[in-house]
Amino acid sequence: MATISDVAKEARVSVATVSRVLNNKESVRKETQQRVYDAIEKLNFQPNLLARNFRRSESRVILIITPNITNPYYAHILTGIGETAGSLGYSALIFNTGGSLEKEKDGMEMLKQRRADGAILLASAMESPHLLEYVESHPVVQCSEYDGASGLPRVSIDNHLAAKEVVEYLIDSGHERIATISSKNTYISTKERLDAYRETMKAHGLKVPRGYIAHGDPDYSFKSGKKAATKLLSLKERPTAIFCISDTLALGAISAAMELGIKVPEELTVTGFDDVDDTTMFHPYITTVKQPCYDLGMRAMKLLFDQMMKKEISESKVILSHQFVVRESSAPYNP
Amino acid sequence: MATISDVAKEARVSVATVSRVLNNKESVRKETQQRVYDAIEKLNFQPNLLARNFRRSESRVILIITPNITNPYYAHILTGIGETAGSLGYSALIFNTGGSLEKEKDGMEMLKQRRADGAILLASAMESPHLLEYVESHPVVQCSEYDGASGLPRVSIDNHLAAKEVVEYLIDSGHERIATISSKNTYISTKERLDAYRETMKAHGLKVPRGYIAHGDPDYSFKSGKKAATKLLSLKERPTAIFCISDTLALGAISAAMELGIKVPEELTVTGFDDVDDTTMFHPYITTVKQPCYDLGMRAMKLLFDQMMKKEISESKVILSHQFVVRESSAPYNP
DNA sequence: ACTAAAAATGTAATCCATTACATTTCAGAA
DNA sequence: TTCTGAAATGTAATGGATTACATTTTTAGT
Repeated sequence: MATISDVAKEARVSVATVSRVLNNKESVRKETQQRVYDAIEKLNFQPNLLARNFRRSESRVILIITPNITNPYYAHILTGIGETAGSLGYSALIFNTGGSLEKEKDGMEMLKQRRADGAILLASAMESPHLLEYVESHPVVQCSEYDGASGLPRVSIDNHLAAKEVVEYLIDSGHERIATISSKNTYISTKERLDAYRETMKAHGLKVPRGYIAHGDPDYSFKSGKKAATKLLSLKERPTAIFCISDTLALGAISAAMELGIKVPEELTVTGFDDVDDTTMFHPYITTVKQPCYDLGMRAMKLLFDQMMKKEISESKVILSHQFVVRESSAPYNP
Repeated sequence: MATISDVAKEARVSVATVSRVLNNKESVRKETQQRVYDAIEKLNFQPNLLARNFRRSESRVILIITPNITNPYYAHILTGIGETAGSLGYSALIFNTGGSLEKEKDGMEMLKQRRADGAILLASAMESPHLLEYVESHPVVQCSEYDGASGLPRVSIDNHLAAKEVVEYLIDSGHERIATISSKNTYISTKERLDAYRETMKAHGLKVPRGYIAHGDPDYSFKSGKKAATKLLSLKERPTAIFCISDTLALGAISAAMELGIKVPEELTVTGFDDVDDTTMFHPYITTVKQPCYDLGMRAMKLLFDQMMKKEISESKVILSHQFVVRESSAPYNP
C-alpha cells in the first residue's frame, strides 16, 4: 500500500504538498496539483485512515447507544442516524444495551477510549449525574427519550401534546370511560403520556377510576398488552376506550378484546402510539400517533455534528411534529 | 490525557516496560508490574486507541453490510454478531445498503480505507467477481445468504432441506394441490426453497400446474403476499395449501384468504418461513421454519474472527440447524 | 566467587499523515 | 533591473503506542 511519501516521490514534490492537495487547503499550483493527482492515481494511493485519525485525534465514528435494534422503532431511528452520519463522513457504531445500565456504561466508555467522537443516546437508562461524567469531555445527544435534568441537547416529539390530542379525540367522540395501558418503564415518554392522560381526563371532568391505569411490560410486549387489557375489560365499569402508549400494546389489547368477544371498534375503541409495529397488517387498522422516526435520527445526528464541530456543548431542544392518524380501531361512543 | 510515557515516568520505568505490562507480554517482574499498575491508576491512564490502532495497523472494527436493519430477521442476526464482536474486543459498524449494489460497494470500500478489519455480508447483492476484488486483501464472511461461487466462508441453514421438510409435511398431511409464494429476488435461499418445492412435488408424483408458483416482492412485503395469494386462490384448481417463503408473505396470504372468506387452516393451509415476523401475534399462529438468527450471527462473527487472526482465508461452510414448527395455520387435507 | 544463560528492562526506530515554520519562487511595483 | 510581499513549496517535528535490538540484572550451576 502506497504512502503519502511514495506519492510525493512519484510527483516530485514534498509530502506537505501532497497533504495539502489531499485536504485541498492552502495554495497549490494547478499544475502541481495535477502531478499529485496523477501520482495518486498511478500508485492507487489511499490515505491511511488509521494514521490520519491518529494524527487528527479523531475517530470519525459516532456511537449509538440503544436498548435493542430489534425494535423497529429504534431501527427506524437508527436508519436516520446512519444515513445522516454517512453523508457527514462519519460511521455509526451501534451498541446494544438490552436495557442494562451496566452495559450502557460499557458503551459510554468507548467515548473515553476514543473509539468514537460523540454519542447519541436512545432511551438511556442512565441518570443525569452518571451521564454528566461522560458529557464533560464528549458531545452527547439524546434522541426520543431523554433525561430533562441533564441539560443535554435532545430531539423528540412532544409526547404530552400528542397524548393529549388522542385523549381529547376520544372524549370528543363521546367516550367517558377511558382507560389506559401504560408501562412499567421510566421513560419520559411514558411519564408524559400518562400525565397527559390524567390531566386531560381531569380537565374534561372525567374520572379515572381505580384500575383504569394498567401497565404493560417495560418493553411493551404484545403479551403484556393482552394481559393488561384482559384485566381492564373485566372491570365492573368496563371502559369503552383504551389509550395504549404503544402499538404493540394496542395490538395485544385488540387481541384480548377479540378473545372476549368484544368487537373493536364497535364496542371498544383502542388507540396505539408510534405507528411502527404492524399497525396496518390486520384489521382493524390501528388508530395511532405517527412519530417521525427517520427525522428524529437525522436531527439527532445533525445536532451531534454541530457539537462536534463547534467543540462546545450547547443546550438545544428540538421538538419534531407528530401526526395523529385515525384508522379503524376507534369509533365514536355509541351506546 | 496521560500518555504512556507519563506512566513510564511516574513508575520510573521505560515506555517499553509499560507497553509490556499493558499487553501482558514477555516477562516483567511482579514488583515492576505493580508499580506500573499503580502509575496507571494514579494518572487515570487509558491507552490511546487511535495511536494503538495506527501502530498495530488494525481498526478493531468489523463491518456489517446489510440491506435493512429495520427487518427483524436481520436485526436478530445483527444482535448475534454485535454481542459476539463485543466479547472478542471488536466493535460492529453497521452499513445499510437498502439493497442497492452501489451502496454496497461504497460499504466495501471501507475495508480498503481501513475503517474495518473485516466484513460480514448479509444478503449481499454483489456477485462473485466484484466480491473477489475486496476479498483478496480482507477477510469477509457471508451470513444467511451467499454466493456459492465466491468460495467465501459462510454461515446459513440448509434451505433446501428445510423447504423439503415443509413440503413433505404438507404432502404427508394429504395435500396435493400445493402452491408456493416465492419472491422476485435472487437470494440463494429463495432459489433453494423454490427448487426444493419443485423437486419434492415431483418426487411425490404431484404436479405443479402453471400459476401455482406466485411471486411476492423482493422484500417479502405483506401486501405482495396478499396479492399473490389472492391470485392463487382465484385459480380454477384452487390450492389447498400455500408454501410461503417468508412469514410476512404467509401473513399476507392468510389475510387474503380471510377476505375471500376462506378459512385457515380448515379450508387452506398456509406455511411461513423464518419465524421472526409476528408469527404468534394473531390467530391462526403460523406454521413455519424457525431460523437460529442469533446463532447465525454469532457463528459468522467467530468465523470472521478466526480469519482475521490466522490472516488466511479458509473455505469454511457452516450449516446450522433449523426447526420446523407446526402451529395453527396448517391442518391435514380434509375434503 | 565466577560465569553463562536467562530474565528484565531500556533505547530508539517505526507506523503515516499533518502542520508549524522555513525557504524558495514568482508577480508586480518602483 | 531590483525589490517586496504574496504565493508556493519544502523540511522536519509531531502524535502515542509498539517492538527490534541492545543492555543490564538476576539466577543457577560449578
